[in-house]
Amino acid sequence: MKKPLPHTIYKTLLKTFGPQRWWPAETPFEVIVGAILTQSTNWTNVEKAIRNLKRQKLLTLREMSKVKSVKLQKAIRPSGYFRAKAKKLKAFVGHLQQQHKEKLKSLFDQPISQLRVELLSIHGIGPETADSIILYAANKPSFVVDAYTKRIGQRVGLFEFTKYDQIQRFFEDNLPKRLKIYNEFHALIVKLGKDYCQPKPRCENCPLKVNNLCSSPAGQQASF
DNA sequence: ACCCAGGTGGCCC
DNA sequence: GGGCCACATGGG
Repeated sequence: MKKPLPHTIYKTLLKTFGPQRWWPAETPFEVIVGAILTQSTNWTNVEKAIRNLKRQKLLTLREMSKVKSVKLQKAIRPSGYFRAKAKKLKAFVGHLQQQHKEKLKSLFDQPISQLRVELLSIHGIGPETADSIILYAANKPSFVVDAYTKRIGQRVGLFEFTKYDQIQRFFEDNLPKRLKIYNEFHALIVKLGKDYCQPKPRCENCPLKVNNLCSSPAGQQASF
């Protein structure tokens, strides 16, 4: 089968599923909190945690900085890893307080590469969380790679490498560097992943299969 | 009773 | 640089 192009896949997904309008949040700060809370966790659990934070008026830089860790832990408990994640949230707001006078604008007003390095220096922020923050909170084009992106890309036959930076480079090199495309594409990949590309594949009605853009599971779906 | 979710950091070799 | 493991809740 011919190797599909990222942009072809993007157009197919957009036509099939329609615009996803990510990130589901009301403010940039809420995007950041959600990005940390959703690490290896179902989004519905994150929604419960976010609701708790809102009800307790903790979903602001100032309040999250002041609140006791144990109280923060209890609020975000439904999102799992609640002690680890409370520490990560504290690390982020602490960094912003000390380095940027609590101003997100100050953090975001710098080149993408510089911003990314700074985010990665904060405890609990790895490459995917950093890129999610850059893309969906700062609104700058940095392609997000998650577990679905890797799995789908490999099953479809787009690439075989596995390292985050390689996969990100692949998409950025093969797509117009546009905020709108990076934003929608990642959201569409998550939608496709949830519906059809779990560890146990459900390829029957997958739009990529229907449109002849995927060769899985023709014998290669064994391991990832 | 499993299996898994929009990862990351800390160890070990 | 790669391979494990802890971190934890809730839904299928």
